[in-house]
Amino acid sequence: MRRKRHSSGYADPAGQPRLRHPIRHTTTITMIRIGSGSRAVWWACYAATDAFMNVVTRFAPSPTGTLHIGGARTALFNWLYARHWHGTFRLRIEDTDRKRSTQESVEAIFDALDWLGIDWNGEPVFQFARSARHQEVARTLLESGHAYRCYMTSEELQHSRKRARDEGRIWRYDGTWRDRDACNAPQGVAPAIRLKAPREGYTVIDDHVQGHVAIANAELDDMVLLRADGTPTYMLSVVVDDHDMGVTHVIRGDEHLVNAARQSQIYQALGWTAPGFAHIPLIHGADGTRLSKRHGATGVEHYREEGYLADALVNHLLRLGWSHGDEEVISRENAVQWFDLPAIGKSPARFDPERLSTFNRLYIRNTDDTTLACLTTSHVASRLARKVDDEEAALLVKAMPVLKERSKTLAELAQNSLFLFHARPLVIEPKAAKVLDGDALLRLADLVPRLNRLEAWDETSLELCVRAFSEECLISLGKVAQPLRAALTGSTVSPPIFDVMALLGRDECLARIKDITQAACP
RNA sequence: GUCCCCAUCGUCUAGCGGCCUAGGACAUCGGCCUCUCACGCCGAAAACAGGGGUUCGAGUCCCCUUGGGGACGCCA
Repeated sequence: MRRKRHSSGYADPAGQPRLRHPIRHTTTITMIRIGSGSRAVWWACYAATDAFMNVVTRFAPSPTGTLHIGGARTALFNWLYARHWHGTFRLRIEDTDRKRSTQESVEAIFDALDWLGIDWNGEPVFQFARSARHQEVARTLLESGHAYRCYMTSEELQHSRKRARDEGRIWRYDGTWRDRDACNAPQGVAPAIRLKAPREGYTVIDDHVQGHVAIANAELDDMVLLRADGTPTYMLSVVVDDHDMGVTHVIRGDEHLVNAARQSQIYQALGWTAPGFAHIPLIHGADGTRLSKRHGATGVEHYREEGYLADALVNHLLRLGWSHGDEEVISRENAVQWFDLPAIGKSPARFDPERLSTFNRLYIRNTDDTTLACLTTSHVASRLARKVDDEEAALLVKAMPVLKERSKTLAELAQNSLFLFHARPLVIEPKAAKVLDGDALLRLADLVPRLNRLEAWDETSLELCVRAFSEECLISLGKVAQPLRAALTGSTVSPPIFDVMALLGRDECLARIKDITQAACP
């Protein structure tokens, strides 16, 4: 079993082999000795045969915008982990921020996940709908003495914070109401409920990625569980929901690492077992800072619109922070088979659009022509500002083999296919017009009768014919090919010219050439 | 500021104490192929942040420094 970069590996009684396993939180492992004496080999067997089915992961976005690259990777890792262990992957919409949450965002996130091929088990959980349950848990905590009412008003809090800032201290709630009797409560102030967190010692997270992380409890103050208006805070909601949803592994961005310690305190107060944590490093922009709007497009939908393939994005995201030896191009099947937590890197990766392009080019090349043409049609239509008819769609499929080698995105693919559909007479680009000088036009005119006489209109016959022509004229093939390209596509860049001619067909080709030669000498 | 995390080519990474004269991929630069563009093929340049330990031996383990990132809400 692969194991790397971990300080929290498990050694068996003999010291090896070492074993790291995701189910350690949920299952007991039985060690079986094979052989005897000092050469005995220990094998780990799982006590329960359904141990592998136990994994439950979740992706928990806030619906305050579309799905961004970082979120997509978090979702992917959770999905992969669940699928790898034949577990369950769930979706939870953290919509408790009523001001910023929108239904459009919820839809956008669903769409983006759908597009990426990340499917979830069961119905999504909406966090806001569960606030009664969160409140109930807070009351339990109050009753068990693990939480208390805090009557400090937000004004008092603000003053306290300001004073701390002015004195150059970092502010923490000082626990004013921690042990104060409720009979001291001021009139007319609704209390917030705070966790009575341990003040001494350390809270330890055994993170699957970050390893053993200890945070001094002195660093963590008594966090608010229920606001003065009775609504639950994120910290409480997450813990309750993860617990109720049976989540076994929380894989999320490492901006939550310290939160894990806080949440772990809530788990302890509740007497619940905390899930395994895996805090993955954030994705950074090209300048090494956290990916944000100013790094350009960060929304998944942008890449979709630009004509990136979901599989390519997934592959790229997968390789950001996770590796499997030297493997670069990894199919979904292999990703599911290979994915595991130990291979996640600890250092943040930068999002390199260039690399995504490379993956996309590769995935485009490996996609079959019909599928690719279907995906491209909408891009073509929008460029043409009209519908693409069946005949044109069929032509697009036929052209795919020569088109897909030359495009990094579907958008580019569409752009490169446009010469097939443009109405005559073609608009000739300036560079192409330069190619069509007097000599070139004369040659094109000379070539026309030969093309007319051709029996078969296919690449081979066309190439034979045009090559023979150039040899007879004692000129290089390029001297004929480039003018042909200019006349037939209006551009100096296109797929191989004989492919172009074959695709366009004899009538269209001759007509386009005629447009040019006649325009030059009417 | 306090706490936490991180550190191998420009970028993504391999590396789990001897297989490392540090490997792969993208990007870059040459060359070949060639009707343009692209593909493909061949080749080049390119990294263990610095300093101390530990060890027979350190990219790999420990410490410090430096640099980067993150968290410090009655946001999520």
